[in-house]
Amino acid sequence: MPKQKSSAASEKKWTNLEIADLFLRIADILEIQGEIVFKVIAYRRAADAIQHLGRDVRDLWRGDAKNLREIPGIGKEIAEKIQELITTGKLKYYAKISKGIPVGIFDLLQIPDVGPKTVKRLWQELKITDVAKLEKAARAGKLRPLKGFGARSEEKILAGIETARRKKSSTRVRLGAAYPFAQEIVAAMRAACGDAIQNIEPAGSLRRRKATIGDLDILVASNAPKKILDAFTQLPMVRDINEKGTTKASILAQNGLQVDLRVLEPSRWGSALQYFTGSKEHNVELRQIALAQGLSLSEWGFKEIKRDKEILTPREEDVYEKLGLQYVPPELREGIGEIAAARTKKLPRLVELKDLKGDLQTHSTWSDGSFSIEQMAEAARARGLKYLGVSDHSQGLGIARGLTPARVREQWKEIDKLNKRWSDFRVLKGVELEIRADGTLDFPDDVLAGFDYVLVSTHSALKQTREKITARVVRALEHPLVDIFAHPTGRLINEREESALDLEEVFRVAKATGTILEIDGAAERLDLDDAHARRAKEIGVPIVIDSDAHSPDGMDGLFYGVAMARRAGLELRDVVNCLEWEELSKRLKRNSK
DNA sequence: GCCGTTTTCGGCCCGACTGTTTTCAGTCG
Repeated sequence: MPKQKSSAASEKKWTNLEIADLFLRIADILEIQGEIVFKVIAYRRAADAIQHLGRDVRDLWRGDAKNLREIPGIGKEIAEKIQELITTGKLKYYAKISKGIPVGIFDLLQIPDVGPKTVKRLWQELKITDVAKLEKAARAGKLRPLKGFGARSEEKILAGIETARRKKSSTRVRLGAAYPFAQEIVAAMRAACGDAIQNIEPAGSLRRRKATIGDLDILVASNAPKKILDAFTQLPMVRDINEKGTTKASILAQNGLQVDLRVLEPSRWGSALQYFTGSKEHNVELRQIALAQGLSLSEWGFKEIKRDKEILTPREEDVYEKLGLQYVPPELREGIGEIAAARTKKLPRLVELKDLKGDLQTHSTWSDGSFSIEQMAEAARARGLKYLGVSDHSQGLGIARGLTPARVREQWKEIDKLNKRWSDFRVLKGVELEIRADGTLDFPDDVLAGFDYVLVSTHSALKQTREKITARVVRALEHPLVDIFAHPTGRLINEREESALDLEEVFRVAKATGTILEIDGAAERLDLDDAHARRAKEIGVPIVIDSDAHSPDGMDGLFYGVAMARRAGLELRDVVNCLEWEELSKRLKRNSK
């Protein structure tokens, strides 16, 4: 949580994430104080916008608060507050409104079913200012005298406290884990309900393919809602039932994920799928457009407000069509300008998995992979790829059994031999070359020249300062035999933060030198992420989508990598491995003169 | 606090579920 630093640290450089956190905190305070909800929403919207900016807010600011107002959701007031944070490191407004608010109050808001109104009453009527006090009071039956509270409320709050504690210790689930789990639930529901299910699909942030998922939303079209909900709450993966009504139920799964399921009549499928896919921001914008046309839009469908007449939309496409919009692919529905683009029919034609012709980051038993080059190649062929780049680690990464130049030459012999086998498929000689801590490369130039392509990355000294790691990477990217920079930020989802690398500078250098940047689709990486990849496209940096597979199954990474690319608005022409190898090869820095 | 194919003022999305209620408030998504 954000903390205002003392004057000694007033030069503190606020990151986007920290600024966003501070605005969320402000929104919480305003909400507890009973400020009009729209002001609260404005701060949350601003926080969200800053968090998903994809570049340092300072780069946009450039010394003038007005520049910040280009960001949708940021107006005069908030722009000036951001400027104050950048220039002074502090925010007077926050100091003012947070005065006298016990810090424990914010933890109370994390408890399910405890919202701002409840928090305010607990605080003012019972002097409860933190979770420990609330737990004690609930156990002692001291909440029930409050108007609107009863014994059940106390139980619910105690259960909520437990849930909040569990949630705090766990984190959002990676797309790479949530996606297969959702498929598992869908299969189990189909098995249990058979023909009663007309349609079933995971919606929510999973359908939008966010890198991490908070909970699962599953949508079912059926005329037998009771049967569906009964089956759902009895699935083997259910640990607890949170709620169960006539159209929806919510469960906690054994793996800790919350799963919500909604049932609707098939005639309402389109509006329901649209609604439950979100995002909330996207939906709010759609409803505003509907209102302007005299229509009310909900998960149940459209309603003509004047005549109170329902208009149903069986297909999701119908919803957008009715509003005069181009169909917006789920991955773009984040309320960050896609609706304006859909109005003018200017949405990008997003890259698809089937557009990929090859994979340029994979590993074999030569370094830390678990399968032979032959096995990996056959797996790639089975997935319809035309080429597979084998990019085992270089010697500097000892832990991954990195290759010496001598072993590299042996590996080349094996690849040459394998390549005699196919006329429609090719194994490429690649390498994942260490950029050492001092910016030098792990192989001499004469070795680098022998590869079909060279991919560089950092695995050590990831905690270097921004200046140091940026200079180190830039030096590598300027090397004429370096073609691709892999998993640029080095983040591991839920495990390791991004390095301090100045991506804006890296994008600039990549564009200037013709170096390709990677979207690494490995479940734990997804690096570049969607926001960074979007920015890279804006600058004009070529992108490659790789799986970073260490096994045939690992090639699923291409699917997740494409997901990030689609969220970034990337098209076929932005992604170099949509090219046949002959074409791609000509574009490589080493081959272009 | 933000924003503008009705608006620089006056709007700002809509509905389900729960618990404690005899008609609704709070919370959530």
